[in-house]
Amino acid sequence: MTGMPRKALATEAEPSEMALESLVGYNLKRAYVILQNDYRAVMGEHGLSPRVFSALTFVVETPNLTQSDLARRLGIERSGLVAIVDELEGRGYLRRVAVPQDRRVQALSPTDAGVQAYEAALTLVHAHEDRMLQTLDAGERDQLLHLLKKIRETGE
Amino acid sequence: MTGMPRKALATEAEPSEMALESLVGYNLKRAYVILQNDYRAVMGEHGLSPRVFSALTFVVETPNLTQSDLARRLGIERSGLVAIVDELEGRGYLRRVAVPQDRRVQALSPTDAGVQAYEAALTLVHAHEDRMLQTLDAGERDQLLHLLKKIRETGE
DNA sequence: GCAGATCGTTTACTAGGTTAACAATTATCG
DNA sequence: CGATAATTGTTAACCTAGTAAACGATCTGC
Repeated sequence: MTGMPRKALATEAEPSEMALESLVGYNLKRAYVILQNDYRAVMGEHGLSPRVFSALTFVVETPNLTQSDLARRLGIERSGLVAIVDELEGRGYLRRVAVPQDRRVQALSPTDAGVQAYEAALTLVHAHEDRMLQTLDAGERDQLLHLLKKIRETGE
Repeated sequence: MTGMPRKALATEAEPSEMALESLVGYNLKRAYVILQNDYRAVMGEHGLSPRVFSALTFVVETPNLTQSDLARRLGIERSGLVAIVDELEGRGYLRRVAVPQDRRVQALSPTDAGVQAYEAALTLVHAHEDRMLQTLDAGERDQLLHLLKKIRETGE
């Protein structure tokens, strides 16, 4: 027998020498999971999920948005958006409004309750982000935002 | 007829004034989706998925890793790891090796084929990352990695 | 030697998408 | 004009990637 402790079957390698640790994709995913988990904790059991909050933001900030528009802006399929809009409509945060000029389309119009819910949620989201990014100073936060946008521009 | 194109029901707001665009979480998710899609395109139809590649990396780089160890390092549940290890074993990239000192445990040992597959995959991943991050110089890339790790440290 | 923890596993479930098809409607162009 | 193509919202079936709870087997600490 060696002098190795029984418990430690795996020799713990320095994180710095792990190939994964120098990959942006791996770190991006880990950071994304952390943020998402905290987001859900902050928004609570019956809070808006990330995608529903994003959709509500577009609806509130973009007058006369249609579902196809919204799906394109969110980067998802029209079919996938239906459940999201259903939820927002079910909560009374928006209405599907018939558009006489194009009867295929239903414009998405936020209700007063929707605008209120959006503003309340945004406050929570800001608090959540401030907490998750507390170890970053203002410059680092701007830089992070800038670098993520650069990746988005490359791929969208 | 007005001068407005009929198609544009939604007035396109400047992205800079959208509340979402200044949220790290939103940009992180969008960037994550872009990277993941390109990753899958690069690795091909029957290539290793991100999580399987991550698992294989740990198995190759960490001798005598157990499944519980691996799950902890990947930040997922033991139950979720089973399918990943099944796939790697099915591909012949690792073996579940009985450990006499603890018969609950099966150590994960990479095969020669597993090491080869890991190295081939890593080359593809590096090419993928270089392409996705082509608009970032070396300093920006390091900075991005550094900032993502800071978020990880806050939340892990 | 017994109570409690840990290991790998199965099962059932959830979130968040995708693709393919559909009827209704609108746009294009010979 | 009229035929053909494109677009819209929707449903249905499916996929990926995870979680939570329970299980028998095994190990650890007192």
